[in-house]
Amino acid sequence: MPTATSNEILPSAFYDRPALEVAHDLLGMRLVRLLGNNRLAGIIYEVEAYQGEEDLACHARVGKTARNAVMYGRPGLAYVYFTYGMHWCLNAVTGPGEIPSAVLIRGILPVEGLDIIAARRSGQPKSHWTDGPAKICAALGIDGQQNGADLCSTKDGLWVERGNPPPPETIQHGARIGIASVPEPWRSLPWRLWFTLPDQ
DNA sequence: TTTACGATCTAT
DNA sequence: TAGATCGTAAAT
Repeated sequence: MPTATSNEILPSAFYDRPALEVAHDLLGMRLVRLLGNNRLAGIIYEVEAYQGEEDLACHARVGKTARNAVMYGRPGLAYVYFTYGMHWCLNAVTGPGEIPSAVLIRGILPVEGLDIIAARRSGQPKSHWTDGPAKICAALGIDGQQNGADLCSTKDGLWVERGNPPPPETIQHGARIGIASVPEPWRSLPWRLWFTLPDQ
């Protein structure tokens, strides 16, 4: 049985692979945020892969700009972007190598710092605390200041620890969300991955 | 400088 | 099902 309490931080090499592979392997891992003296964490259960300038759903489709520059950086950095005039979303930059790719973190199951998360998501039921990319950032206090943060170290207060990979038969996949105006085949590629947690 | 729209969320 | 709300990239 894999241990559920390991504090091993995923290294840069973990992210230096195609985004779809990294997305798959991030399922079951633990996203950790240090906010003041409080440790907040959740198990990643839904992700999406965005791979390179050729992927017309990827922010890198327009080439390198000030906004997406972090995606051209080292695998294992956080790419945090602002959207719809009010929301922040968190990605993990992936490889391989220089290819501007990332994995959008779309859903986590809160497991540490529940009181803080509840306060940050006041008014919402627990089931909706972190079931969307912008909700995760609101719950964990992630915004533009974390853009470019090193997910492979604790120095920026945001990292990912090794957890328990889900049983392969529980993993599902489908089209990515919110890209209706993107042409095929990109719109329908099954690059959103998720798994159903035992308790839900 | 103006315009159109978005890897979303919430209340209705 | 529509409104919120503003940075970004492309058009003017």
